[in-house]
Amino acid sequence: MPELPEVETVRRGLTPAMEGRRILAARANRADLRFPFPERFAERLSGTRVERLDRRAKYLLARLGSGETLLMHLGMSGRFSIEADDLSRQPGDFVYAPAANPAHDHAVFEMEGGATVTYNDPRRFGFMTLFPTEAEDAQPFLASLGPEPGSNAFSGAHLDAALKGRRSSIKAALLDQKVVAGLGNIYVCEALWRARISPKRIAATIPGARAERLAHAVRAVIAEAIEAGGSTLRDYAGADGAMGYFQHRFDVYGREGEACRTPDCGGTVIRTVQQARSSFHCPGCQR
DNA sequence: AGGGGGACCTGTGCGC
DNA sequence: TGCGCACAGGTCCCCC
Repeated sequence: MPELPEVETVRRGLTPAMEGRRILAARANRADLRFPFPERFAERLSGTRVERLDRRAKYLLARLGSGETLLMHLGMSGRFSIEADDLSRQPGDFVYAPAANPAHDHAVFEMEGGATVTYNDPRRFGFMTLFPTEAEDAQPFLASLGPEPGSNAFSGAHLDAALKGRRSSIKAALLDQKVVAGLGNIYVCEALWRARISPKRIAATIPGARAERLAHAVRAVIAEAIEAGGSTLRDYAGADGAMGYFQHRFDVYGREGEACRTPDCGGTVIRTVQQARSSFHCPGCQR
């Protein structure tokens, strides 16, 4: 399901149900997702307070009163839902109730305050792990991540340096979480379209001003997508059941055969395959 | 060493 | 209607 904007949307949806509240009971309904659940998962979580719910790249990080952090990744198809009377929505609110198959409810958190938070993931590419919060720098999933697109550390100069000497395509480079954290297939396609750069271009050939333009495009597309509540494909929904809207603003992703939106371009969006995944771009204006 | 492709899973939608 | 195939937002791992 999720790239950075969708994970951030989930984080914001879960915050009122989880932040500052104790986990009264936690349970895993199976031994593993992509990886095994941590040892004594239920015991280590039950009774502890979620001090804060953070996000880094595509990871949700629940900071626990026990001194541990619960790291959660949604893989391709993971999602959270909340059931709670006191958090229910007002009449007239736009509500989309995703029909999740309960057979894929893999983890459940009963929260102080009455909310039940359920993790559902049909494909099970997601995972959860626990690590000591003080040892975050050594956490393998977090240690080598590049800068957040919205941080000061991410800039044209950073991209310029990160792409230097790279012989892979720019598409592959931007998907590399060490270069910049949180991008996935959709937002890479969108950012490259905005920057007028072909996804097939060799990364090392994007120096100086073009790297600056690309960094700006990445920042903008991620910021706009977060603002829109992420993108809703198939039946993905935010944790509070609301849909994101950014999919209506895709300029290239999923638009094979349609007109390029660059003014006066007149080109047609094509789909190609790179790294065994779909890429969408306009060969007319993206070079 | 860097980079490309397959593997991990299940569900869905499309063409025949 | 039914079947099989292609494809899906991620990322680890193996092999070249």
